[in-house]
This record gives sequence, structure tokens and C-alpha cells, in this order.
Amino acid sequence: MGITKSEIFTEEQNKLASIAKVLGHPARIAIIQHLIKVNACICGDLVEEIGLAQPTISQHLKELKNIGIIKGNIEGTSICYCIDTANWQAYQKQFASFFDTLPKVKNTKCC
Amino acid sequence: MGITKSEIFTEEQNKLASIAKVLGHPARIAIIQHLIKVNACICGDLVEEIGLAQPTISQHLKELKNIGIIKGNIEGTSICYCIDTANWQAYQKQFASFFDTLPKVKNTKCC
DNA sequence: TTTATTTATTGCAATATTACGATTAATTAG
DNA sequence: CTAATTAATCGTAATATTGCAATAAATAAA
Repeated sequence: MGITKSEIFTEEQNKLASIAKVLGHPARIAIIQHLIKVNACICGDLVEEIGLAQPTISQHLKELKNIGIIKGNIEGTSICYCIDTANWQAYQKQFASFFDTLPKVKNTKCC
Repeated sequence: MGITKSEIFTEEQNKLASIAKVLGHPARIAIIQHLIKVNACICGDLVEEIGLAQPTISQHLKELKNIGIIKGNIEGTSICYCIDTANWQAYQKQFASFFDTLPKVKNTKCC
């Protein structure tokens, strides 16, 4: 069906999955890494840097903006994008605590 | 096109994205969380616990196994699944260092 | 060997994603 | 106002994902 049954999962599970999903594309990872590297830049810079068409980069930026991991500021005819630090740190914590839930002790039951 | 241009990205970007992509579905988050909770269990348990059809759970298990975040051990007619601790910790570090690349200082350029 | 149990695979329908050309805003410069 | 610049949106093609019924495979129990 191609449609996720989100209603059978907790809000926490859906939220974490939706963030992971957005991070689940190399172009979006590359966009984030470049934004961190240069602090802030415009869409056209990312088009050059990454090598995808402008509408494609614009679409990826939209998804990153949707979950709030980046934000854009209008500057004349262009839009200056950068990481949304507050949300970044919140997501950092969410992933950290997700990975931290695994006990450090060895499995005994099987595996 | 629905096809990702992986060749224009670094191996690191593709790897991180592919892990995030697998984590980008609430059913797979739920499977992981249940495996951590009960240490190890079989496919049938997850079908009951999560409420998706057996082939669907089996497919999600396959994707989790593909990136090595879980592993399965044959036990009679059933297969005992659990977290692959070594890979788990490797991925934990990868995500941690990804999130850590953002400097803690304030943006000055824009945003 | 037959039956039961458990999981994987196949095949399919519905929907989502990725990518881009063409076009449309929106703003600035002249 | 007009032209130039920049980014968003629209439309569309190709492919991927999600989910499940039906079936197959693999092992254990009788």
C-alpha cells in the first residue's frame, strides 16, 4: 500500500521515525553537513556544492525545514539557510537516548 | 524518478543515510524497542506485539538485519531475534558524532 | 511419513519518494 | 516599469516503500 499505519504506534515512535526518515537521504545529510561547515548559505550554493537540480535541492530543503532541523531567512532575493540549533539539540538528545536504552550487559537468552 | 543518486555522495553520507532510512519507520523503531525490552524474541511475538501482518513484520526484520542492527538465531522452527550489540554501538557513535559536528557557538551570519 | 508450527518469499495494489524541466512568485537593480 | 536574480511550485516519469494474502520452505513432533 505504501502507506504507513502510524496510528498503531506511539507518538514518540512516529516522531523519532519521521526525523530518521528525513535524515535517511544522502542529499539531506550533505546539505546539513555543508550548512554546518559554512555556517549558513543559500539554495544556489547547495545546488553547486551537491550537484542536484535546483528544484530537487529546494524540495530537500523543504523537508528539512518541515521537521525544523533547519531554518531559512529571507535576504533580498535569496534565502539564507542554517541549522536550527534548538531543534538540533533536541533531536540529538532523542537519538542519544534511543541508542542509550540498550543495556551494556551481554545477552544471555540467545544470539 | 524515485532513484537516489548515491554516486554523487560520499560513502560516509550514503552509509549514515541508509541507517537513518531503516530507522525511519515506526514499526522498525517499535521492533527495536521491544527487542531491547525483552532482550530477544521471535517473529510471532512481534506480530502480536505490534499488530502488523506476519509478512510485513518479516520484511521489516529483514531490513533491520540487512544493516546489521539486529541478528537472528535459529531455534528449532522459530528464529530468535536480538540487537547486534557491536553494530548498535558503532551506529550509536556514528549518530553521536554526526550530531556533535555542530559547534555550540551562536550563529552570527544570519538566522 | 504426516502434521503442526514458524518464518520467508512471492505477487500485487496503493501510495510515497526522487529527480527534473518548465513555470511561477518574489525581490532587487537599473 | 523592465530586466535580472533567486527560490518555490507544478507536473510528470521512474522507482521505491508499505502492507498483506497466498504460498513455500524449514524444522519439530507425532
